[in-house]
Amino acid sequence: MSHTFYDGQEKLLVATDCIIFGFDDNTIKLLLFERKVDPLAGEWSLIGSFVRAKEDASHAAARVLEEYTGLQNVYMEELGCFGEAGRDPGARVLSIAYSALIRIGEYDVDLVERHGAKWFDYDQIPSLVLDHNKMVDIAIQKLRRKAKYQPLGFALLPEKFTIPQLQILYECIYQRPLDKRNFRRKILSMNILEKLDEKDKLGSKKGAFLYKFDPEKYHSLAQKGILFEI
Amino acid sequence: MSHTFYDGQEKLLVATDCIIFGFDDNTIKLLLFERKVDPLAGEWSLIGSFVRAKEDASHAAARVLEEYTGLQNVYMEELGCFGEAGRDPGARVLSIAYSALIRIGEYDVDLVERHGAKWFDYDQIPSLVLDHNKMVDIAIQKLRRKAKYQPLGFALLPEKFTIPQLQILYECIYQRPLDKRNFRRKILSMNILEKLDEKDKLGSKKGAFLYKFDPEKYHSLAQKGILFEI
DNA sequence: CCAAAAGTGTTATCGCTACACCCATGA
DNA sequence: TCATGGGTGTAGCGATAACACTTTTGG
Repeated sequence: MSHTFYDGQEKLLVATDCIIFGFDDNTIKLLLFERKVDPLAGEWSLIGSFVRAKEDASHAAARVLEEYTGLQNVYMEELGCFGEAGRDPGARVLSIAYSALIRIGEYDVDLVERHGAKWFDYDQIPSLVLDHNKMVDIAIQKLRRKAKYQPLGFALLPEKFTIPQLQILYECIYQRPLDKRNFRRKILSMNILEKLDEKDKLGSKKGAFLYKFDPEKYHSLAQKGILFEI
Repeated sequence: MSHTFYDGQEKLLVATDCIIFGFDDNTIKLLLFERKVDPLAGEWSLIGSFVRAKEDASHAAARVLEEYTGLQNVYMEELGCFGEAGRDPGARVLSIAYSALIRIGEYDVDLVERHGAKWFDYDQIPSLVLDHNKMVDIAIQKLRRKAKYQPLGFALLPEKFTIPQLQILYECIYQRPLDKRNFRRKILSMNILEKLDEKDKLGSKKGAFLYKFDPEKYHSLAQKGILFEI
């Protein structure tokens, strides 16, 4: 292919930015980083990375997530393209935003600290560089919307969790209290949880049964398209 | 800014591809084009364009849509990023896919023909270049899902339309028959249609009343977040 | 006058919501 | 023994789904 219509076309810097959600202390949190490079060094920012010429875009997002948190195989989802010509005053950079759900407690604390990161409550996000606040807003909206139709949120909890913990998570996402009887009935009726014999005694004296998420049943359900309004 | 961390990063070709939906003859159709350039010249393809250095990504999509159909201000929506390194054998091209809903009958027929375009029933899409079939599949899935929660589909009908026409459109999208009494009740209860005094007598002897879509009421509803299962 | 599509109400069922009390246990 | 959170059932209501006949009119 000596010369093709590709020749002479303008190329762009392409980045990924990653909105990292976690759940701890009964609140949803976002992991933000202090930007190290000029312009805007020292300000809060999402983590991002340029997409390399021989790298899938999604790989760039996963690569930087691992670099900053030590985590692999994280649940990530594309949020969309931020492609305005003037969005980055430093250069023309098109960015693909991804959102990731991680289990707080599984990431590499040292590594994260070394990168100048901090968890923020998701209703107390500081001012971020570029259009990152817009990305975060869209990610939160999407999380809320999606939670209605898919039992995500499992990606935010530890492997074993109790029904009350799961309920608190959903209450955070929806920002409203849920009835515990209805919640329990609804979740259990989906048949995607496996009840364990252990109890978690940290949350109460009586102790609550631990459950784990049955990936097989979940996937078969997810493919049929779930209706999951809580 | 003499040198920044942007310097020395690899740049990519970035394209947009556009899935164009139309509704005619009681079926949903897609507008496809014969690819003019090598590699793969002569095969069916979506229309696309490279994003220029000083151009918003969404603008590139709108620009090429206008160039090929003559239409401006079309309802377009981002579908997602297709960013695998090997997706285009000719070069490393990252593509942002957009889907557009247009009113068949409003586009510039000559212009479209000159570009070697043809409408295809959406369940009879031919083999397309690169990963365009995958883009089309995702676009169709998304159209179905979205139609449940937002009264789009209005963008596919002429300005004035009848309830039975609207119902046929939804039957196409869902691929199943709907009860006309329930459909009419549901649609009218949303209060986003304005009944006109005219009738459309083409579809039947009796004639069906024409309606038009009340943009004001629609937008106020759309912002609250609609629940629109039919 | 008849074929063909438009238009119209009612009933049964299902799913969601709201709601209050007992249980188990550690301190 | 008591304070704390875990766990359970039911009744009312609203939304959905199923269903058949009358109306209009061009040919």
